[in-house]
Amino acid sequence: MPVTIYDIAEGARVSIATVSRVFNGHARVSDSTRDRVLRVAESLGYEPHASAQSLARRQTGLISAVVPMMTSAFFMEVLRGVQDRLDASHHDLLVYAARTVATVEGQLARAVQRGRSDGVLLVSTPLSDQRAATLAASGRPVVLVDSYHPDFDSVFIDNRRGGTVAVEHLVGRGHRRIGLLMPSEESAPARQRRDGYLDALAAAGLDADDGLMVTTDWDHEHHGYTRFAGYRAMQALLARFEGRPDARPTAVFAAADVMALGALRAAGEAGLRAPRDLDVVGFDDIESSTYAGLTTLRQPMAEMGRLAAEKLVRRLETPGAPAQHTVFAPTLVARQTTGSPVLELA
Amino acid sequence: MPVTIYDIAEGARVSIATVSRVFNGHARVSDSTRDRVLRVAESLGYEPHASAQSLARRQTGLISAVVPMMTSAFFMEVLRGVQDRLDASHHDLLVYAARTVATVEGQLARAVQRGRSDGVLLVSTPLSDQRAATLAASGRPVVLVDSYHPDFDSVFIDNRRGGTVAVEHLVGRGHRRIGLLMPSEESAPARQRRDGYLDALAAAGLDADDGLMVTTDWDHEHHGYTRFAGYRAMQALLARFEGRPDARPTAVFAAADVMALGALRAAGEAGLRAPRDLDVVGFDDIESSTYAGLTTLRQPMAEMGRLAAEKLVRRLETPGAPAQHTVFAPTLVARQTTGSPVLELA
DNA sequence: AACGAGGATGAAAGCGCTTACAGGCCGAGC
DNA sequence: GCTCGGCCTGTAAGCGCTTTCATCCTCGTT
Repeated sequence: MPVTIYDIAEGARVSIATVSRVFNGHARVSDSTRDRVLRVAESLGYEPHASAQSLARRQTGLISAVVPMMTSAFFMEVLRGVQDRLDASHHDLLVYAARTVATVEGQLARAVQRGRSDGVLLVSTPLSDQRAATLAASGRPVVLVDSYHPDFDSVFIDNRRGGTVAVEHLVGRGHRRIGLLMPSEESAPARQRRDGYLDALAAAGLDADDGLMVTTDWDHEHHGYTRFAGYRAMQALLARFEGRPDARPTAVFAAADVMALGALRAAGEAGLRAPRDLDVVGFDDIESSTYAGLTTLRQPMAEMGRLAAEKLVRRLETPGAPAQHTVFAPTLVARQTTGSPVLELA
Repeated sequence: MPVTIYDIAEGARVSIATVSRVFNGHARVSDSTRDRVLRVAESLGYEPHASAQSLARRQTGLISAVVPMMTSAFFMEVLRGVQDRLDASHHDLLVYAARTVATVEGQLARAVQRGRSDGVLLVSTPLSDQRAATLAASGRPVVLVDSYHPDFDSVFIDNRRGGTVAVEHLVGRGHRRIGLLMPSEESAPARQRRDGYLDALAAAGLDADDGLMVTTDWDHEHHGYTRFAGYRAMQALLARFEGRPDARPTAVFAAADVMALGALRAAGEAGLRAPRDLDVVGFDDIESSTYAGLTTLRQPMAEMGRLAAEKLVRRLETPGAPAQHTVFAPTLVARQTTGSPVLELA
């Protein structure tokens, strides 16, 4: 029923090798045979069998992308960039989206299975040294996005710098008591953003105050990168100052937009509106932030995805090249939550 | 270097057939040999070769999802549902995201290639009879999401009903002049939503007025499903009533949330705020709508994805079953743009 | 003690394609 | 006229795994 190269070979009175040659370009085939083969293939509706080609060629034409949770706008943007680049080089995209950070390991394992894909993009997932060793040993090309390991190509953002810029912006608006909303302590980017926050405080001659920082206890399975976690974190922060509103932070830096969005909600319920009663700055610049009027630090997500795919494709062609790292600088996008009246149309 | 079943066979002093049996469960193998094989495999770090398995088993364990543009929040939600379901049955997801509606054909062609995947989910893409015939002939299982064709399983929403509910809501709020913002005429769901709009007008004893309806001229490559298209459509609508504000529509139904969001922007620039000067209702309930306070008709996107994947998986097991169609009812979510003060935390 | 039933295992034939390697053929060079 | 060098094309050996079919044992029966 399905037509194979044998059928074509028979129809065109040539060997299967010749048919294969015709379809693979390389190798010289006389014009007459080529035409004949093509004609027969056309009339039979031939289409090569992907699995068979993968097996024989020892490459699949597939790239897998491993991301923690499909839910996140951040990952979607990254994947969009990846797609863009992959389309250009005739690679198809296999998406391994975990439900929680804990299940990423499992997805990664599937993604790197022999014969599954030619390379993998690992997004927002720190690589333990042990896992790194396993990966390196497997020899499969890997590019890290939004995380870093010396042995693998990577594309990430200067989180620390971003934290600093966020706080500088707030300090510039006159704030002295600036709160910090952190997702899980386990998130390296979040820790770096906090470091940036601390840097800026120090530079401004302000004391770091533990009473102004809260790390969420919620949604640990997503490392706290959820609206609800932000909502709860903000509630917790506000609760600390019940009865003494004068000591309350006048601004808050949330280490992720989703958290900031939840925080805005919590603040709203407590009767606090940004920027009237409180300034808020997030991090990422996901699409919803535009509508929420959230000031934030923009990560060029799609661009990062595109570059990561680019690096991966290059590495497929040139294995063994030393690892290269690219770091992007986040840019401040001032919106209503820090007093900017700007409306945009993304 | 890579370890194959031959290596294990040799190490465990059995034939490759036995090794294969051990890994595939079925077929009886004595406990002692099984242990031996497993032990050797373990120590050698064996992992089956996906392409080889695909070729021999004549199935890939992959499902492809074809969607027009990765950009859209709608598709991402659908995919999330798909992922959820697929994880459960050990299938991996191949994503074919087109850049524009015009390139969907090409992506579909790749998705259905022999040996590429076991089945395909085609999202928001109407099937021409010719394409339908080709697909049917290929015998590859297909499930349609957000579109309909009698010959294939499908999951979609009652767009017409949604349009009606939207307008009923507006009529209920006292509106008599209700505008309509349409993406491309080529979008079947959009046309159905318009039909619903017309139904409701008629039921309310209101005349349908072409002067109140505008179909966007922009972003045709995305069938008008963009913020910018909504922005322009709204501008065009408002322009028609320049100089005679009393004749202006007091409410607008945009056939897609993205359009509604752009429309809100255009209205804002014209000094019109919802719901003060104008009510707005969208369709879809994408995430940003929550933040924009947009009243809309919610589609259970993830649920639709999940069900579609479910149908596809079932069909893999039971080919030849007659096509089944499932239609969901959209639900009205009243928010600020039609006067509801509700704040939510998704 | 002979026989049959089953269970465990191996041999081998694919799955559909790629790719050395080896001819075969033909014109050019001497 | 003969040889040599190229160009085409065919032969055949995989790629790594699954799966029938046949074979060989081991017991339980009678």
